[in-house]
Amino acid sequence: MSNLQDSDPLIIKALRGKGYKATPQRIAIGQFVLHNHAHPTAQRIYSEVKKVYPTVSLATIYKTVQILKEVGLIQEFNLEKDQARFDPNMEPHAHLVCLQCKSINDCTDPMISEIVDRMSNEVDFSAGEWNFNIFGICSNCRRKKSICD
Amino acid sequence: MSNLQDSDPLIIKALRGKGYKATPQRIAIGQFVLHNHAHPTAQRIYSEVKKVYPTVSLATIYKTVQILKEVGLIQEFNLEKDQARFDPNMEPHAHLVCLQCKSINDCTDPMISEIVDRMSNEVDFSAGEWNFNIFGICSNCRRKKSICD
DNA sequence: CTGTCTGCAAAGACTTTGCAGGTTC
DNA sequence: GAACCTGCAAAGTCTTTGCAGACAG
Repeated sequence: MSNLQDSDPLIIKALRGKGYKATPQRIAIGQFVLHNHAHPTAQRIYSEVKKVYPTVSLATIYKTVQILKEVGLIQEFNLEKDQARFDPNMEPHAHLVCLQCKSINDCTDPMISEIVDRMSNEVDFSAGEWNFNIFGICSNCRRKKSICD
Repeated sequence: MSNLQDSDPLIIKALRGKGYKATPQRIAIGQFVLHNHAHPTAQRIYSEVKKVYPTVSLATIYKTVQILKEVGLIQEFNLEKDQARFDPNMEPHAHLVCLQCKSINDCTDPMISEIVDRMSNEVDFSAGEWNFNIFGICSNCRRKKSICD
């Protein structure tokens, strides 16, 4: 991953644009999350960033992801009640969550916003953001399973 | 609500059907959640059941909602990361969440399962349950707001 | 009467907060 | 140099667990 630093200017610009300082820790955390589409938890970000920044603390991870949300670089969502997850994909999308391997894949379909609009109109609701999490078994896991049967 | 007790036989049957004892606390908790479509949190269930059962404990609420889920009477879902919510509506449905008054309304549309199927087919995913939470402003709140403007 | 359940208190998991020393701009 | 940030430790919130006395079947 020699191009990890490519996102530095973007992160620095986003931070400074809202008056936040571009510290090495924030950049490292931003880099990791922006390049990670596995929807990491705070713990996971901490473990990974620690490899580069051994002194980083979990408190800094939590403070930083809030800032990265605020400057519009990442989104937060919850699958389980006890753990927040972070997502660099800022486009509206659903999540396909494999109950077996725990993988989470993004999935988009223009129909989703159509349905949101239709349901909202029915009850005169002004819809904004939405979360759409679909639980099941991914193709990899089903393939493995059928071999074992 | 003179017909609250009407659901007793249903709750008792569901509990005993899976080998659970039908205690007064469980019936009271089941009654409250089955008749409450405001998607209460554990705390809310606790506060309400306490009015009828002053000695009930939060631990019993938590243990009981897990059992009610297991016997198929209620569902659990999460809007915010820090609080579970419980729902007696066992049909697949979306939630319209008002960011102003915090109300949560159920909403169904047959198209949703069509989209779930379509997205699943595209990536060979076996979809099961899903959560669809849509955030926005409900009609009541928008009406109030436009009066104030 | 036996196995299960309740309610208390303590523990557990994740997240937030307060603050002294260090860093950014 | 001033304001902000980091990392530690402590606190906070929701939820789970362990256990002695109580209850359902």
